[in-house]
Order: sequence, then C-alpha cells, then structure tokens
Amino acid sequence: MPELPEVETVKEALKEKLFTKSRIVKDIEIRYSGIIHDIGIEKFRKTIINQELTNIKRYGKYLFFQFEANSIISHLRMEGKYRFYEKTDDYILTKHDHIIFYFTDESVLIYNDTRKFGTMEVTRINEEMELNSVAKLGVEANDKAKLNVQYLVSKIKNPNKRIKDFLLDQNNLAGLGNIYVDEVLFASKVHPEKKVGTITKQKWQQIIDNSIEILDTAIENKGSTVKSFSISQDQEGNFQHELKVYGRKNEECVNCSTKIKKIKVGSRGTHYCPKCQRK
DNA sequence: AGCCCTGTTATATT
DNA sequence: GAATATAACAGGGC
Repeated sequence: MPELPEVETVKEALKEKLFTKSRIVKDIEIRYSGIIHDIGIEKFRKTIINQELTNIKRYGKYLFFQFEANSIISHLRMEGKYRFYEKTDDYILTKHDHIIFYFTDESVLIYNDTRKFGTMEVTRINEEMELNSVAKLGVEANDKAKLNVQYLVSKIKNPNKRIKDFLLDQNNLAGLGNIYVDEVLFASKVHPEKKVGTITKQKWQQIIDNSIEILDTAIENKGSTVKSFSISQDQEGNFQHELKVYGRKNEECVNCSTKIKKIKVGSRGTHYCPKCQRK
C-alpha cells in the first residue's frame, strides 16, 4: 500500500538482494490470475520465462522489472508486497501469495497482496513509459529538475478542483498518495479543499518545495510502516514517526495545538489543522 | 453482526 | 469534461 517513498524503498531492497548474482526465471506460478492485466497468464509466463532479470526501476508508484527483452510493470496498489528467498526450501507459502517467480538458482521472488488490487503488465524492454497506464503520468513529485510552478499551473483544467484531488491525480503529479498529500498540504499551510484556481504562485512554490522535501526525507527513512504494511520481510520504514497530520485526528497540531480534524475529500480520509490550513 | 474504515486507480454513471 | 459512485477484495475495529 505504498506511495513513492515506499515503492522506492522496495525497489532498492529488491535490487540489493536480487543483483548479488544472475537471476534467470525458471518458472512462474500464478495462483490468482486477476493480478495479470491485458495478457493471458500463459502468455505472461511464456514471455518472461527463461529471461534474465537485468534491472529494477521505478517511476511514480510503478515498479519496472526489466528482463532481456521485456519488462513487467508492477503496481502494488493498496497492499502489494514482495519478498525474496535465496533457497526454495526457505519459502513458506502464506495465504495471499499470488505470483511466484522461481529462478534457476533456486531463489524465489513472491508477490503477496491481501486485497488483490495490485497489477502486473508486460511491455517490451525500455518501452515501459509507453504503456497506457503509465504513459500519461505527470512529473514525479520529488523531481527537482522538472517540477516547477509553471508546470503545475499548466496542468490545471478546472480551477474549481480541490487541491487535494489535483495533487492525488497521478497524471498531474506522480507519486503522492493519501498520506503524503496530507503532509505536504499541512507543511504548506493549504486547506485540502482549497480550489486550485485560488492558489498563489508563492503557495504553489511552497507545495513543490514541501513535496520534494517530505518525499526525499521519507526515502531517507525508508518510507513509512503503517499497520500491517512493511517494506519487505526484514525491513521496516521509520517515517511514520515523522508524520505531522496523517493519522493524528483529535491530537494537537504541532504548530498551534489546535485539534487536528479529519474530513472526507473525494472519498479519502483527510487530516488537517483547521487553524493553520484555512480555505 | 454489521457497518465503517483502509498508503489505489480504472471505469461507469449522473 | 467533471464530480460522484462503483468495482476489484480482504480484514481490522468498534
């Protein structure tokens, strides 16, 4: 159930474990086919089996597993998780293990997803960004080089759209989800329901600066571990201790001691300080 | 027990 | 188009 910092942490953890040696796919077991999108499961298996894993990348909340000729584009949605075992013998099957990659050296990569929302798609190598679901993604929410006020303002189609909805739209900005968007708006002192058309250039700049700062700090802390979610079997993030508003309903604002409010914006639970973040 | 909630997003409906 | 509802699904909390 990760946002950009958690997916980045997953990617780094997987690279560290998997690229200690060559990993060639021997077989893929698909126990729940709904994860595989836009391609039959036999074709999916056939496409990837016998290929060596060459790289793992990330854009926004998407993971790219690159093989010699093709890539798997993986989205974890709410609860997708990977875990890796060097030896098949160590592999313990659990309830929501849906996709299992067996490598020729007896190591195993398992995709687990309690709610089965996650997706996997296949593209040709280096054509990941051309796939429909990824093609329209906006600039990444921590991209110092490309993210600027002019870019964001150019993405406004309806000035009456609420800022939270705007920032959650991955086609405007890629990587922010429900937790970090609340954090960014709190740090920027912007009410989550403020209309994008009423936001000043200075405020846009603050939103950008805070987005970069918060996401990069979260990455340094290896993301947030909330409830049952952890990055992998032997790693937990620490950023949940740094969250200033998310999950702090009725607690005191760290700036002004006002009680943090929780409302609905769209259908998402939304935390904010009614004094620091005025409409 | 039943209803609400949950770090997501694509699609259908109004 | 744009806002809202729904769908995909499981489990935890009250």
